[in-house]
Amino acid sequence: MTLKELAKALGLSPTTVSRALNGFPEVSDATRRKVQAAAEAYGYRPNMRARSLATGRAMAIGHVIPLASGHEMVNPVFADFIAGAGEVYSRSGYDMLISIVPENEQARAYEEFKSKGSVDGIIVHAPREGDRRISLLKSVGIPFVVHGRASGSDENYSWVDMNNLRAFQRATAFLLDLGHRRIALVNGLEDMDFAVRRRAGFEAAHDAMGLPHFDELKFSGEMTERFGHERARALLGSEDPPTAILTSSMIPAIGIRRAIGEAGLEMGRDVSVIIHDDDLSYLPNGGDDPIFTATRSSVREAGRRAASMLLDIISSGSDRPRSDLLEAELILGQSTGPAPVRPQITEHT
Amino acid sequence: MTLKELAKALGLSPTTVSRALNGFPEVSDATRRKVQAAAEAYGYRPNMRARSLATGRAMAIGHVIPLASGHEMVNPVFADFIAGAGEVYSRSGYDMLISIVPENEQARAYEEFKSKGSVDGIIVHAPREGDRRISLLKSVGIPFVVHGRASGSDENYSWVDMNNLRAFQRATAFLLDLGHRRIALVNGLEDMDFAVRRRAGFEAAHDAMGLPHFDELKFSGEMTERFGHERARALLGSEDPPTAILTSSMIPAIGIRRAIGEAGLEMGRDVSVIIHDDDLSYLPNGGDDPIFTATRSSVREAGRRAASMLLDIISSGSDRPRSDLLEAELILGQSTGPAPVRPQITEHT
DNA sequence: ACCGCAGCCCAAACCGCTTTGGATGCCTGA
DNA sequence: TCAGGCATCCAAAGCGGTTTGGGCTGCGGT
Repeated sequence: MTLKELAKALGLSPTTVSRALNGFPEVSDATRRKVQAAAEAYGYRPNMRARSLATGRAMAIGHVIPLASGHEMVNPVFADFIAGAGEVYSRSGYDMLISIVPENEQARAYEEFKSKGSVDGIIVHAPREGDRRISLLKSVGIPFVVHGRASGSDENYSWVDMNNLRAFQRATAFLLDLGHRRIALVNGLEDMDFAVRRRAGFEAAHDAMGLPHFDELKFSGEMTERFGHERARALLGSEDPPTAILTSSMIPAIGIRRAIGEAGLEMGRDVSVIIHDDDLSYLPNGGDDPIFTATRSSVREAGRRAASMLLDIISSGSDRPRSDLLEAELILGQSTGPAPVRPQITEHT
Repeated sequence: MTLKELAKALGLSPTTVSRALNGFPEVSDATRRKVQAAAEAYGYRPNMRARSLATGRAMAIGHVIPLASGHEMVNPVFADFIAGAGEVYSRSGYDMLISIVPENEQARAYEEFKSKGSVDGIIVHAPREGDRRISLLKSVGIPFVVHGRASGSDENYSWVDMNNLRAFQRATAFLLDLGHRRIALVNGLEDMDFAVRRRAGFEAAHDAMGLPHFDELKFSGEMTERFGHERARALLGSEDPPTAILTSSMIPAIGIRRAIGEAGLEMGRDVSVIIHDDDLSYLPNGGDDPIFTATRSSVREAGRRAASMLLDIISSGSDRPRSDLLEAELILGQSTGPAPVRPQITEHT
């Protein structure tokens, strides 16, 4: 059923039918009601392709999620972020276009989105330090919102981010207050912006208390279960093991917990662990009493925020950059406790 | 840059330019080369909306992923499945449209996809037993491929599935061969088709050996870490605990492992565990020596298969249903061992 | 010399919708 | 009574491509 057919069936012109359905004032109430009833009855729905061609608006948002070259991994946090964004889109009648493109083809992907006219805006995922995509997108001239920030780039652009620095600073300070002095950082890949900020927070907390931090306790890698396990195993088996571990996500934390168990230690007593918890739906951090002490910030909420910001930008037409900084809450779990009294501690304090 | 502009710049008609770029034979080689060079130089890319309107093909595939009503969860296996499908789409110039819609709005979503003309085909996720979506999609008349099957529906349709029954039958038989007689099943939600088949496999293996299976050891729920933990904790604390646990995914298995540790038991010695491993990129089941004994089948590969099957169906235009049944491999890990000798065992054999 | 046929190219219609620029009829006010 | 205004509706021109149905050359065959 096309608009033309509907119009013929009603004995009206396509113009009037279109206006009636789209709420224009130049049509009488009686006619409008008749048209709406007929549209409902015939199950008429406008063809989006034709509509977008005519209006120039695609009614779709593109998500370009990068495929780290080499290791072809899609981070599970995307699932939750996208779920959040999807909620917003569907409420506003937008579609969500996803393309998973290798790191080195990102530029082409954006230009294609623009020139093919398939989206009205773009969400940029996983920005790196000084990410070139941002200036690229600005030059392409398509509205976009970055999930995260790119420290190096001094251009101003719209973003939604979690306060990574502050979260990790608080978590670290909390551990230091508990008496921990050798704290390991099992971080995400440090060419990712969020990981850089987290590390900075980790170091800032030490600096604020005039305490040293140790390079040999800082690690960076893809945030898999295996990575957490390997690092923790190596750390706990080392000569001067840390008394606490701070890690970037639930997933490596699971590996860390496994390694702690294998070493015959108890988490929270022998080794304290703090994680950042993205509040993933399938990996909840316990319920009433959380397993891990954590800095928590829902990535799903971030998805919602980013999506509505983008839709706002598109509908307002303004290009004034906006930003939204989410604060993580520090929640207490069973994985932290006072630093165990061990000879090493005196050596290092 | 539109086709018309390009044509003007070249001193040719839009017709010729279009044909040159789309490889039609009615254009001389010299002209074609000239056109291609110019298109390249100007960075011309056809507007997809206009092209789809003219050709009637959207060059996009829709993925409708259901949001279980109540608990708003997006299963992390989608991330990997979609990554696999995305690979195939991008190789063929297709876009991927994702909409996350609540269970009760699925019907509307499909009809919209069809009438709005935004996709050429649909991938159906997470079919339930006797899923009504299948007959609905057939009546809507849009090509689709189901990831999984819907036992109840006797219509024939195209699907890609893992042999859930066989996988769980083998895993169960393996445990029975090791002497386990009280085996718990921590299954996914049993209104999901895959979970039904897995349970059937579990029971079939018992039946084949003439052994009883126990209803009080069978559980069904959303496959979260928490679910695995709760169930395992209850089971291990019960009067007559199982000596082995078979579970549906890596994620509850993590909770199960946690519960085993908390109970002061050792996995593989006191309690054996077998999981189904979807080979998620961020949750690898160990490397050279797997943590869990598992039935493994890559969900990413399933995504690739489903996508290419759908593209095939679309391009061939045939509506002969196809199917692809993937077999899981049984891989040996550290989580299984012979049934511990306990008084209970003699009571039950 | 003339016809027929490739080979190459173009004008115009069309896809299904929106939107501009009237047209029509009726009502109001001078 | 008639111009002006308002409320409704419509024809037609796009949007940016594809595709149909020719038109014009130049060549080989008779």
